[in-house]
Amino acid sequence: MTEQTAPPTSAGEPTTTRGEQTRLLIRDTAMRLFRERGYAQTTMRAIAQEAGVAVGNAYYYFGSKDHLIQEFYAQSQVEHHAASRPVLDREDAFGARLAGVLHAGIDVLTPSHSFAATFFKTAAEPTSPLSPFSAESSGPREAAIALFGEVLTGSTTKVDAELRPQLPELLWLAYMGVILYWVHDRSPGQTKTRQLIDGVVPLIDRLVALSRLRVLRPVTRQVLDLIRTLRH
Amino acid sequence: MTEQTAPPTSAGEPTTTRGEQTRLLIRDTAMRLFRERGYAQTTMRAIAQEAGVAVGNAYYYFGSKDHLIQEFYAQSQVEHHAASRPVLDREDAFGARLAGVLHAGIDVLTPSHSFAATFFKTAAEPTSPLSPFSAESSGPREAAIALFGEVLTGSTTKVDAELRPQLPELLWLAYMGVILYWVHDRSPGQTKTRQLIDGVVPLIDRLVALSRLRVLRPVTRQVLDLIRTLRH
DNA sequence: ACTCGCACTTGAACATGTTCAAAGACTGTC
DNA sequence: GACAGTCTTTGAACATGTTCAAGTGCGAGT
Repeated sequence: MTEQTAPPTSAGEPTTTRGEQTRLLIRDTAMRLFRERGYAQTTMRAIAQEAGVAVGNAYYYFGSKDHLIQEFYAQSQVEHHAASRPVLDREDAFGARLAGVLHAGIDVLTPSHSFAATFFKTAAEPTSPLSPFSAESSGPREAAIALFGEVLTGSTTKVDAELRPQLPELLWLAYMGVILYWVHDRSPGQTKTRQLIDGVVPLIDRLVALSRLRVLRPVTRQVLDLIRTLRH
Repeated sequence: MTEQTAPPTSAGEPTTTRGEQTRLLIRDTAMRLFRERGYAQTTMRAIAQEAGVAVGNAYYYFGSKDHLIQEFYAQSQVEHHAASRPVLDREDAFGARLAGVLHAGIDVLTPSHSFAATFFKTAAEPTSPLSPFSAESSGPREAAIALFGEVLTGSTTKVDAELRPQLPELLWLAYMGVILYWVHDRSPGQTKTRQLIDGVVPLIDRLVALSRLRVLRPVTRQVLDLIRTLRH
């Protein structure tokens, strides 16, 4: 169905095959127009015209308008990783690391809030390849989960042995929740989302610490069993 | 922008004003086609043709194709209320009541799983009037929250005084979470969602009970303060 | 130099959600 | 019963995402 002729370059652009430049041109033009006019207001015709190519050409590189969104995700993910580096290198307390990475994620997304919000709906559709849970998104998802794995491995906090392997994914899930809130956040500068992060991180921190207590073991196990059951 | 000439009848259809029958005809035809073919595969032209009216006529009653979804919500909400009645009349333990109402909600939605899933994305868009958080949805939302209020008022369980007023909304939020999981649930008959409900209700139950303990008061308050801050 | 194959490009044609000016139908008024 | 006003209905026209058959041009093989 979708053309997959040109595999996306993983990091920089070292070997530009023939059409690779066109691909990048279209992608960047689209991103610019999305930012300038919003997603819905940016027509494929406008993207093509602005990029100086034919409409069909855009479809040669991107299966649909939605696929341009995926490009945005991928880009954001890489930026998120980069933006998290300083905190991860500096902090060693679990809470500080987690807060840092969550804030970094929102930092990266903030300039796009107005238009990102309008198209995050596409991600909510289960059948869409753009869903963060879909097989097609497994690449970026794994990368994101790995980032939260790093939050954990670099931290000094002790974590319950049974909880530990599940935790990165759970933290990523919490991050998805933060983004869901952020998308709906109408407060100026999305300050509410910042408050959410600052409020919720200590709770998670405390919860993780408590999970090691003998008295709470049954509860911890109960929760973990449930999660294991629920995920595919 | 949108025509609001004919206010929707709240419960039955006692006084059918002139065009009311047409409205119902179009609505029911749309629901049937959604169920038969799915949301995306059902064109406005098909709805109009099948209902025996002109395309523009459908737009006279429903501002957009998406607005037909809202009709579905409203309908489901009423059914959910009705389906919850038996449990609420029978049970008096908090956990049993909550589980009953959650299961009832999924019961009502189950026949529509295949097509409901594909359009729940519209609800995820913050700017959409279809968002469960939007002002336009406040009617159904209030009704739904009231339903969870009833879960609480009819129960024998003691609840922390500070938590009590917030709890119905929190339970509704949890219900939204269950639906989000349900939408993505690919297990046959969505049995995983049932497991989610059965697994999560005891946890909520225990949490609510624990909230009254003096030792946990600070945490309870902290959580409640955060929630108060976060909601508009 | 020629030509063959394939990556790339084109733009008209198509499908479908949405709009709108005009026409039709009903209700109350005189 | 004619008239005015409003509610309802119509269908053609429009906007935009998407498809596709037909080109275009570059590089390899001869």
